[in-house]
Amino acid sequence: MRHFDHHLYSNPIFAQSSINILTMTLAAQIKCATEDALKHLFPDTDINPASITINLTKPEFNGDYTIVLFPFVKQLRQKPDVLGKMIGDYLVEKCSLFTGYDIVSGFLNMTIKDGVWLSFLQNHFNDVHYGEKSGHDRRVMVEYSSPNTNKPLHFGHLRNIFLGYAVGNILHAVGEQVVKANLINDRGIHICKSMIAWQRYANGDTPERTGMKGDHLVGDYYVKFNDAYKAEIAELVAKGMDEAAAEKEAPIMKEAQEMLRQWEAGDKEVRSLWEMMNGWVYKGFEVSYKNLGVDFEKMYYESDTYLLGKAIVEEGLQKGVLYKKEDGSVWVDLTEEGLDHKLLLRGDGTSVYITQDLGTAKLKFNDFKLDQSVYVIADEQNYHMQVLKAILKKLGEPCADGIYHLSYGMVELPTGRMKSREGTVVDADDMMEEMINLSREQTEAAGKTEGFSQEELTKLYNTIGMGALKFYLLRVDPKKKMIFDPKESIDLHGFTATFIQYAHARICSILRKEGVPLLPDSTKFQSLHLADEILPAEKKLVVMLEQYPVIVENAAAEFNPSELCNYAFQLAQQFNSFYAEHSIAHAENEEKKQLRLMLIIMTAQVLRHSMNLLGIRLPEKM
RNA sequence: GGUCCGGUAGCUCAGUUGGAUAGAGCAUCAGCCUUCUAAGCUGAGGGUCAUUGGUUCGAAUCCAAUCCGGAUCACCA
Repeated sequence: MRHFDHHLYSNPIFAQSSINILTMTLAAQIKCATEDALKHLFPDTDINPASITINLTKPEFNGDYTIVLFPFVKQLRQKPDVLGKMIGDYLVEKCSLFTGYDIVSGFLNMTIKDGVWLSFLQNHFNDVHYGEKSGHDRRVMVEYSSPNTNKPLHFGHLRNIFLGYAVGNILHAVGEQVVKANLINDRGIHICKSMIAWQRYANGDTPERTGMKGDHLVGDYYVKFNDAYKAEIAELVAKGMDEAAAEKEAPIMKEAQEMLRQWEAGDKEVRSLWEMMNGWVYKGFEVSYKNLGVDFEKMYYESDTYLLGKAIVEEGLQKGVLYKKEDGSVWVDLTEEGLDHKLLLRGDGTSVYITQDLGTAKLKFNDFKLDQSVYVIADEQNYHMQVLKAILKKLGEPCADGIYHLSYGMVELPTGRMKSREGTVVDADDMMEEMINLSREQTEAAGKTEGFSQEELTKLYNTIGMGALKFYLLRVDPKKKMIFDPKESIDLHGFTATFIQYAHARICSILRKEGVPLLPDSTKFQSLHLADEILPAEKKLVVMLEQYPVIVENAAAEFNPSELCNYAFQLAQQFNSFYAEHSIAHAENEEKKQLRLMLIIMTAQVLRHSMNLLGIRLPEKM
């Protein structure tokens, strides 16, 4: 993904000569310098630049960055120690980054000049955009959430929502133009089930009359439908019908299917009931999304898109890419792609799930001239997405290559999968409320409520509770499934957002007492000359801060927000150790104090930036 | 059965193109608040990286086989 122009950096004194060098990470600069050293020391041998590995030096050794020597040992016919000395001497002499080196069994540990770290800090400590890249003008859509309208959001949806929102932000941070989209599944048998049950049992109840959130009200009737359905099946079975037949013959199910037919026929009454109940649900979702702190630039509705795709199928049929069976159904043969035969249109000409997805894929691309279209969808649909992409490719649709399935593992309960039909779900709204309550309890128990107004406390509990919830769902690699035990509350200690928030609040507290703003302008910090060496705890912090842009870039490349969780946690941890070891306000001298202030200002800034990408706020006081 | 994903400390998880003695958090145990916020810090114990073989200077990482768990293979969405 990233490549370097080797001609630009082949000059041994490039470190002073190029402006571009400022935008390169230290590790990348060291790699270039090493490549350059090898070229000069061994002009006759061609070294593959990809074989140069630069790592952070392990804490137990002397140095900052490590060049691994083994890859060249054989090709250059040199002993590691000899080779290391040659490269080390060359680099220290010719490259302005280094002050010395140390060789330990095949590893060349380079020490970076303190001045390099100081100028890094001076350049970036108050940069709000540190870690971001500016535009390569790629247009990307991230579709996430994509709920059904027959029930409220549950805990599993939250993983999808936080992932999608975070990935959108992360892609934006690396310079892409992002459209966050939501494809709402507002039609089909599921919503008809809620509608039937509402007609039968609600006596005209509305969210207004019951004071209930609309999505919850509609969800309750979905559960009622299934209860009634089960009862009717049991009754039929008791009368001697076998179970499979009973499932088909149950009157309430027949009513739902009939309602779906009426809906498709455009029946006025059914449509207006449908609009009313969906309206309730949207109002409810709106509240949930607002509380979750997420948003969308574009809403798609399946009632608008479910007929799309037929045209594409017709075209494919013309081209002979698809085939028709005797019963009139249309299929695609994907056996060459290692997949199966797949139905695209039923015998009666109606479309199936994949058909409409073919249409929406194209619609999205045309609406926004996309380069990439990301689908945040659970891994149970891996096959579906594979098929979708393969079909579009086979049909020669330009949108095919841009499709990326961000597949994530499902959230399960200790008892297994959540089943909304059986009401065993952990509700999203309840979960938020519980987390906010938990943070209130713990704040009160710790006696940390003094000096806050009531409004401030309300906001703080929200920040802590929602932060904990988001972090909990984002800290794990998306593709791994996770098990959530509702009996165990989400922790506020250790590897959590709270930990990061606390470190941030501590920094803010120091700055407040010192009368320094969170993001001071550079003037007061410009001339920093350090008499003493940078201490290990200080070094560790600045080294971590220098890593941040690479972390963001990786998170974007992998569509993986958990990398930011890990990084921010480690940074906060590093700050806490630093804080325990050294005083900032009472530093040994003025220079030290300045250095440390810059360090913590930048630490706070990077913590804020990274957590902001995840939609997690950091309080200034807690 | 085919395809795909996963298996790392008691539990939850890191470990980025193969790099030094495999790391965090929780839980357990022992220390640290007259000094910038103890929601914190320091330390200890805890491992057959599912198993076996292979590739090489070097494997948790790559390859093959096996075992275990999950998803999927609908004229459902």
